[in-house]
Amino acid sequence: MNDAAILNRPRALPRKRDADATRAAILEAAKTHFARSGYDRAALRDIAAEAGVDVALIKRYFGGKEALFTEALKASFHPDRLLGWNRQTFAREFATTLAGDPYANEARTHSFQFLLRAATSPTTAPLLNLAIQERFLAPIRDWLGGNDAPARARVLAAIIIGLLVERLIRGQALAGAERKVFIDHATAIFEAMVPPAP
Amino acid sequence: MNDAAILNRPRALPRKRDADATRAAILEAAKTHFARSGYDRAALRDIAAEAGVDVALIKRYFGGKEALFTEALKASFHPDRLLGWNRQTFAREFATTLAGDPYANEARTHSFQFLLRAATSPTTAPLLNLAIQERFLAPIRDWLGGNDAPARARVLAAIIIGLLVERLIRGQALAGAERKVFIDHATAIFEAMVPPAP
DNA sequence: GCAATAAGTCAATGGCCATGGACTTATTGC
DNA sequence: GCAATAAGTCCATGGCCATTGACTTATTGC
Repeated sequence: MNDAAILNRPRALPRKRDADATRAAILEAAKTHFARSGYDRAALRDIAAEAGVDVALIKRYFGGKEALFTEALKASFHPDRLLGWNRQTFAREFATTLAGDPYANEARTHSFQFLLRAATSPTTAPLLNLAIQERFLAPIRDWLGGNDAPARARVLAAIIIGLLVERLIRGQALAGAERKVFIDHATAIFEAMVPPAP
Repeated sequence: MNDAAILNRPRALPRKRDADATRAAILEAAKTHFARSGYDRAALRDIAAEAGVDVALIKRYFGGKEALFTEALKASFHPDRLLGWNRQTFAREFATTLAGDPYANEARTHSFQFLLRAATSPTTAPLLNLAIQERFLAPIRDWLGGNDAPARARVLAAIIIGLLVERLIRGQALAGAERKVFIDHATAIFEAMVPPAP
């Protein structure tokens, strides 16, 4: 599907035997695939192929598909990332990313997409609704700070989710004037939700 | 899975032969299943079983899984609801609704879940893209009016979707101060997106 | 009542995929 | 260098599912 990603993969010869490295490679490929395709449509074969290893190694290192998913989920969601947002530049940067291609591999939105897919997959949803509250809403709340942070975090989180979904539905980057207006509006809303001073 | 639904189904004996009725029964079952399980995990066998018919009839009446999905999507998406919005009161009214109980209106929640699942499945996203453009984005765009309506409609639609998702994840009505702040912020955002004069 | 047609059934097919175990090859300790 | 062990490969199996076409049964027009 994504040929470039596969071709660009650093596959130097038969590869040194290194358990940790291959495990990490599998995990990385899994993160990408699960985020892009969701649990059901992500095939272990493809994940293994992209990692440059045999499928059987997934079983060896992770046990099975579900276990791999769980692990990838944990690995792909670092609350730290949320905390790193720069109050000054965050609004426009994020708005610009959201106007772009949903399948561009941008680390920050990637993990959100992962969560979003997981949250709306019936297999994993029940577990995840709680996880979202804890790992998504809570960090945003802390990051925002202030008295009415809980409610503001809800609204901000909702807006982020909504824009992610819109981008997913859209399927491609915006362009021209539409892109500009979109970014301006989204930026304005983010700025309104995030007070500049901590 | 949902035994009650299957048992309660009005399956009166071998059933009279009635093309329209069975077609409708299949469509109804499809709506339920796609909403509950998403495109990938919904099995035509199960849908047929719940409708009390043979799987082959799905092919006869709809052509295939994707066509059935598209049809079910159209059937569970009524755009009329959008057009009645009052420019003056819309913002606060809608914000208040969004602060409330997601399950207050069973039918709407159900059809929204359908849409959401469709949006986040890579298979159906392209199909949904078209439907959304025509039935959701276009009406909002017309309703908004103005030069930059297309882009503004995107942002507004995204925010609405996001707030609906948030409500779904939240699972219950907000209360007290949190409710108040939530409504105020959401209202402000809506008002900023919707110019008061036509 | 009888053919014609539409409605509904059945069983087979083939694709896709996760899983699992038997097998081979490299590395590492000695 | 040589065994022992870990890393990696190959292939078979079985489950699940959409799709299909040939078959059977009810209805309807005459």
